[in-house]
Amino acid sequence: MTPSAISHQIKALEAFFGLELFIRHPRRIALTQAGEEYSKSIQKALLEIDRATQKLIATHQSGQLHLSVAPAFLTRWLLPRISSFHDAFPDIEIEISAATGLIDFARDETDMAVYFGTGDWPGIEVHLLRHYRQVPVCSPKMLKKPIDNISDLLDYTLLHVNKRGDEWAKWFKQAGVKFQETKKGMVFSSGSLTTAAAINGLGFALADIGFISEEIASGKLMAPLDEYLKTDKSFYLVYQKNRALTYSMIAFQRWLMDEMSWSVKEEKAVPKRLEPVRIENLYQPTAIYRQK
Amino acid sequence: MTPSAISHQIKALEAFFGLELFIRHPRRIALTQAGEEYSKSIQKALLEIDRATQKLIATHQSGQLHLSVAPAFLTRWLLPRISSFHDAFPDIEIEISAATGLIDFARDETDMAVYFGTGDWPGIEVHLLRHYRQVPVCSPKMLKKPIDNISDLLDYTLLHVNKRGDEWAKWFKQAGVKFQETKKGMVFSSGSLTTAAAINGLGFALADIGFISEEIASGKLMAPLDEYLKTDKSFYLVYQKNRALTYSMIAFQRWLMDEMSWSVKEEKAVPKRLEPVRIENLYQPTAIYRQK
DNA sequence: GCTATAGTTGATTTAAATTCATCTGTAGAG
DNA sequence: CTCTACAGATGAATTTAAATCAACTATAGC
Repeated sequence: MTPSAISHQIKALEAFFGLELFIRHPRRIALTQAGEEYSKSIQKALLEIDRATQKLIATHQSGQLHLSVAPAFLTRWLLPRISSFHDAFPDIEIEISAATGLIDFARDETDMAVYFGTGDWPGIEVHLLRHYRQVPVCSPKMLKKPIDNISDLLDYTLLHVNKRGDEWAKWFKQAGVKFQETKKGMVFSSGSLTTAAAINGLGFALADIGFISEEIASGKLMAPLDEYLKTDKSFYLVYQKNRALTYSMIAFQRWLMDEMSWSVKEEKAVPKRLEPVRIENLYQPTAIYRQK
Repeated sequence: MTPSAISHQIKALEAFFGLELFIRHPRRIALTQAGEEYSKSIQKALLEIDRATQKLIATHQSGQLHLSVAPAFLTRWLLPRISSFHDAFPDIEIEISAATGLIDFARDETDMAVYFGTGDWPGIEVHLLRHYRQVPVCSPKMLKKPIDNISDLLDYTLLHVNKRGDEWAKWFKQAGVKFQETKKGMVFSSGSLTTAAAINGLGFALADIGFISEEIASGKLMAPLDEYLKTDKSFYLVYQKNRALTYSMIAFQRWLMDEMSWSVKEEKAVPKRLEPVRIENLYQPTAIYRQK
């Protein structure tokens, strides 16, 4: 809402009435007598509409929250942290379902969803949570000697995800190292399986840095290199456009965004130190949901 | 405002609140409890806005009416009839100016204008008054013998308007008669001069049928042929878009439209009978301005 | 006499509202 | 019991309104 928009609207209103609602002084404007009176009546009426709207929103606030979350995000990020939200808002009843497809918010009960993709979904409200960035991880037990430079990786088995066969090639290309797979790689059907394989010392997997903080903290995995694959996909919080947000939705959005900002800071420290800071120690609820 | 538009708006509002405002029955809809309550509050507020708006419009109703009218329309059509308007609305103070150019309604005092042209003026409210249609006219004294068919015209001098040299050619083309001017024509600088020349027996002029009813009634002119030149230009009543019409503007518009419809009916009878009916005898004020 | 800023303006872009064409289901007629 | 006509819904396309952008004006305060 720019000053220009307001100026245009005032001008149109004055043209409609054929009279001046404002007196133009060089660097300020003041209401005319007519404008003053009209403003008072209109404000009263708008307040009435606002009250009725607020009331209607408030009366059907159920304290329920229906979420639909991308599976990987749900199991690796949200579930480990959701108790923090539940502690902050014990009166909000959460119902979470895992889903990969798009939600038809007009028909579905779902209030909010976490999507994974490029963010180009028309007709819905989209908020970026975090980029999906991959880093090579392995079991510390597997390393024969420290990884000093990127080409050292080629001495190990690389774990691939079926249908995402070019991820390693992209990663090497971005790292500026010629990729010529020497050892025969292994292929799995999902990202969670390659990660599991890496934990079991089968080789290097590409894992999203935010999804393995626990394994790194417990020493099951390590990320010896500080080189991310910047994918064009990300995780997004989405919900129906132009809908009145319930108290529960506002609370969840704020909590999620806040939690995410800490989570992202934490990730940035991971690759070098290999020791993620426990979330519990860092989390500070904002004023918005501290109150409850 | 189609039912479709309302359906879309209701749907959007329900999506905004996340609840149903209407119960859908097969062939009718009814408000829900929530919808009923909301509707009541909103209607009250809208009524408040409407009252304030009506009041603001009413309080600056001056009873003045500033008109800007195309010169030919003003002198040949409006002025002979304006007393009828003044009689019907004696408390409306009229100020008329003749002007050919476009009005900047945002800055000008002019409330309404009569434009002559093709009707493609963006950003203003445009109402067609009547098409500009030309018919050949001459002085009854000049005719040597009755005009039976179109080609008989070529025996007479044709009176042209400077800068509109192709009017006669267009007229003959539309009439389906090959146009080969035999006598040398005469050229004048405006339509009113060619009409004056025709009255004085100099030849045939092309005149708008609505502008010569008085001359035809008094026998100064006659229109022996029933063939109009359908031009792409017309007279339009125009005013600023999206402006609140004052009482005076509504009164004038209704009077003008009504007067015009009688005037047009009358014209259609002219070419054959050559005796226009007096306007005064036909005019019936509509309920809208009969009251005052 | 500068400089920064409130407000304006016209062109352009963006978003919202409306219409169009089509469909669905049933109430009421025959 | 079927058939027709109509209220309402729907998705795509169109039209209209609103917001932004970029550029400008005039002056208040330094």
